[in-house]
Amino acid sequence: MHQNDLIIKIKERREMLKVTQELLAELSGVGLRTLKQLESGKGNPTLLTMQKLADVLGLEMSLQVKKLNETK
Amino acid sequence: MHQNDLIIKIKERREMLKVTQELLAELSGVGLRTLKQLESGKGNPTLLTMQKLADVLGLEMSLQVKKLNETK
DNA sequence: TTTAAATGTGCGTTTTAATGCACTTTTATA
DNA sequence: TATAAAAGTGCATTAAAACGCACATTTAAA
Repeated sequence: MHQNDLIIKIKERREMLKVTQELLAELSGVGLRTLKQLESGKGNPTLLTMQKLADVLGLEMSLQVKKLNETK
Repeated sequence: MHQNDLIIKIKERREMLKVTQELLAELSGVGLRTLKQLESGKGNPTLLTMQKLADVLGLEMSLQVKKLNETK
């Protein structure tokens, strides 16, 4: 999963849950400006920022050994 | 997976592959100082830094919906 | 045990993430 | 379509990530 895909996942999950950026920002402790920036495709968040957002959204980050030639 | 766990996974994977910090730094384009800092448990890397390291190590980052009560 | 390789750390600099505020644009709904 | 809510953006500031260099510490091999 590419870096941007992770951010897209955050956005999709937030929308699926019908949560606004403002509420997610409040609940997660991430600044609203930061969240807006990320979701609009700009920036390179830190792990901590991602973790805070993921936590609130019921998502989990993981690192796994890549499978070879998956769908390739 | 907690934030630190991700970094631990990077370190474990590097060691399993018998790659030195110096070589991983070169191959990934991440500064050696940065890698040393991360692996010694300090710092809060950006997604881009994680991605660069994961790529070289054959690891993949992902965000998944958290399962409830897993082993809890 | 010696000694070289690998890893960890202090210091200083540059770049950039995180943030707030105010304003614009877009979206959705009454 | 008015208009209010939600999302996006410019500007400026602060904190911290990324980095190199030099040196200390630890680990592993001769």
